Amino acid sequence: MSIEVLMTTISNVIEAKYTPSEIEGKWVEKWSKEKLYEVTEDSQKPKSYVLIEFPYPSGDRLHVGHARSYSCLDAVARLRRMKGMNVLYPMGWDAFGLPAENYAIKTGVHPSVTTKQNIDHAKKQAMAWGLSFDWTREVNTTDPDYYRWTQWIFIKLFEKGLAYKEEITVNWCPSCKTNLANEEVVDGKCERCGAETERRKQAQWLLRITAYADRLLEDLNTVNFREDIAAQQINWIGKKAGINIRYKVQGARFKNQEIEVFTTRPDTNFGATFVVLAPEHDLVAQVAKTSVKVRNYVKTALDKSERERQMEGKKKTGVFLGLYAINDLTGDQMPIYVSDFVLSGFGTGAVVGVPGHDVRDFEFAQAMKLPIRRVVVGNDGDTTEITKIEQVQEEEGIMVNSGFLDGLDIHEATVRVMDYMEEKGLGKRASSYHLRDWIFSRQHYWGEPIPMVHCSKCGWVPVPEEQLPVKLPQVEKYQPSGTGQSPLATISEWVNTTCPACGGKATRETDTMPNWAGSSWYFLRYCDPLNNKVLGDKEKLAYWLPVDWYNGGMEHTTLHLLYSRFWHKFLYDLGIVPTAEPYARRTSHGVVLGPDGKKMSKSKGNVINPDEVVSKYGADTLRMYEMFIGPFEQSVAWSWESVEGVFRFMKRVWTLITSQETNMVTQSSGEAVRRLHALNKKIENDLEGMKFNTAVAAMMEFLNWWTDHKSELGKAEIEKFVLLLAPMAPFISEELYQRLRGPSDKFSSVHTQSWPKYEVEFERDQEVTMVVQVDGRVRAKITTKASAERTEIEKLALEQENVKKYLDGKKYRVVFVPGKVVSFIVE
RNA sequence: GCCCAGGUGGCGGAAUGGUAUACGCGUUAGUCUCAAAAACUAAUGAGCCAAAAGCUCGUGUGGGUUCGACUCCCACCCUGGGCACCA
Repeated sequence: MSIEVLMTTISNVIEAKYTPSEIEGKWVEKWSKEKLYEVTEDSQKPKSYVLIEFPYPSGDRLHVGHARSYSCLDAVARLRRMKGMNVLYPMGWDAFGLPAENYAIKTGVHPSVTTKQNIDHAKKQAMAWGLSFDWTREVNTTDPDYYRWTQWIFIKLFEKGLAYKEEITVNWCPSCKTNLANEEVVDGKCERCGAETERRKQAQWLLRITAYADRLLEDLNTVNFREDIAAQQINWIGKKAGINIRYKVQGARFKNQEIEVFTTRPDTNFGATFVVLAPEHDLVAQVAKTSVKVRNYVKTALDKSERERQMEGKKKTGVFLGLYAINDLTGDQMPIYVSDFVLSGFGTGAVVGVPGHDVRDFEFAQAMKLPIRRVVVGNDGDTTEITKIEQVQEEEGIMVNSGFLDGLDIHEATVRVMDYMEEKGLGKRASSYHLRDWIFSRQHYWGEPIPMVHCSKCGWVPVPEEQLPVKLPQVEKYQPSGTGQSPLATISEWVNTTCPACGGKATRETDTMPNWAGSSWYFLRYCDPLNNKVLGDKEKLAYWLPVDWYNGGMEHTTLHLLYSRFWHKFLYDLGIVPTAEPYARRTSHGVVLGPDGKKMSKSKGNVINPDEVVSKYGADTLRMYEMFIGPFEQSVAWSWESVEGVFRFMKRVWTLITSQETNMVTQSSGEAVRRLHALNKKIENDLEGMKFNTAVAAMMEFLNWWTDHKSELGKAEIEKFVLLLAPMAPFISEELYQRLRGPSDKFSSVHTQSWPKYEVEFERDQEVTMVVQVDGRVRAKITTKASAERTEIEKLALEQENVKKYLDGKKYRVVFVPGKVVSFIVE
């Protein structure tokens, strides 16, 4: 033992100093032994399902960002438990993923080994932080007993026609050697490794999430998501209402064909002068057979990576196909082009060009020297020929040169022309979506095997339910082959199997599922984690669902959140889950930035290790600091000085409550009772309202008052103060509570006590400071009872010197706001 | 370009129509100490003033509504996040 440690130990004994390391560990063990946070269905109690996003157990351990959201929601879970609710606050591991696989590629250590080590460590961290998880419900997505059901859901999707395999152009990451979902490509680069993605044609499994687009959109109205989360989902689904218009094609070999275009602006159709098709369009392929020019253009366009397309900017290129489409409104022949600015995945992959009223069409018309017609006059009143891009009238205006639409506002005209087209059979109202089907195949080892078998006679056949799970086999090399096949393809004894349908020779699917699979339904498994008959018992699911409060990162808004809503709705349709939506309320936390205000990263050297905070200041300080750091939904920079501030608070609480002087007080003053009452209400409202920072501030404020009025708080009120502290700082409050209670045979934790109730009558007796204003300026302050009469208060206000001075015999009128202000307005 | 969030002391922030700057940090002074640290006490938006009292100004900018605006309305500027050749 060093001298320093010895000195500290001695002084602790003498002064009974606050030493978190001496109290926290012992309570973790005690709570676990007492099964304090274990929960079962109880129809007598109102349930509350509080959920945080389960982490990926990485080698970097849980970081201060995890600590922030887990601590805050833990305070909510603890508060609700004390309020008598049956609270489910579970934890698990989203453990399939690249880091473990990459580590395996480098070292040959099986990912399950690394994963287990990481989970063990992270679990120790979570326990040390005093998080009240029910560990008997822990789930792990890489556990075959878990992914058996992930595979089972996939088979159900397949059976309902919502999973299908198709040759598509995919985003290929040459570094990760796998394809990526559209959502995983950011700025033409791989979201994970940053390598530029390439385009490849490959057969892939897709999930038909687009079949649920409308419901995913509409049901947002039935849940309480933070507004920007809902807005982002709406944007991502990107529903646009319009019309599909059919045009007859004119040209030697294509006489009987038609082209269908999607547009949201059929009102401008009298101004249409050309049609443009995406390079992937069928008609383009037909023309390409005989036209070298078209063939070359299509080839170049399809070879371009996402990145190259962006580099080229918005410069318009294209080739005339030598064909025309007939505009039924005008009888005009419109030349048909192919151009890569038209996307095959949106609408019908074909657009009608109205260069006067769409900037992209204008640019294309200029590049191809096509005619430009004005059919709308905007608010600027400009009726001249459109020759400059600034003149393109898109947003509003009145129809001109448009036959029966002339004189109508564009919005009325849109409805009128759609009715007309539908009546004449020229088109049909339709919607188009930004949302695409979910590319579900990955060529990695460390993921759930897709439980499908391919038979040359029967096609794709699902593995029979009783043979699930299809376990991940051992491989020699974890490295993806690079040919577009996962490492599983090299194990011929695993790949070669028999067809479950006909018994003939067949091969297994060797692709695995993406990361998002296991996390799309984990919250269901928490309700019944050990069930080996079904994914979850119906009654248990009915008891716990929906999740009452789900908190997670903003980065999961368009991926995980949408995917899991989709799976949940699918399971709802199968009658497996009781609710159409999984999450009743969704919030998200801000990122904890480094002390320099930048995102934490190893390369910047600004990473804060939560374990270091715990060993230096204790878990209670870590928790309360992370609550106090700033508004929960906002990103905030780490500040060691503020950690010190919170630690000072903990020390002051400790010293005050353990001191002899404080414990001599037998009777609380009225003011103390009233203040504590107000605090009680504030903590409850702030925690439920996600205002963790002001909840901590209120505790501090009360402590400041108490420090100045040490003789005013008796034992009952001190105990109440400790109860109010318990959800936020579980360790110190347990320790102090037990000390206040004194020795007892039967252990009764502070965390199983009832939350104090606040009563309205306290508010009536409350003293309030009212402001006296003259002409809107504060001239005096008076203190009265909240229940005082208006006339009495006004009289008091008029007696104030500084008020008299300004009124001075003048005529005035009075505005009176009870409890707040008396305002004199000189006439 | 479109959608969302935000702009308040030296710093993190509080206040959603009624005392702007709660709470924390920092700074200054003091107590304790041989000294320092810790702890405790006090002060701390700016200006006028020796000081106090008092007055004036002050929440990104410019207008408006109101007895009264950080808060509501209109226009604009800036920062962060999301989407983006989506017809």
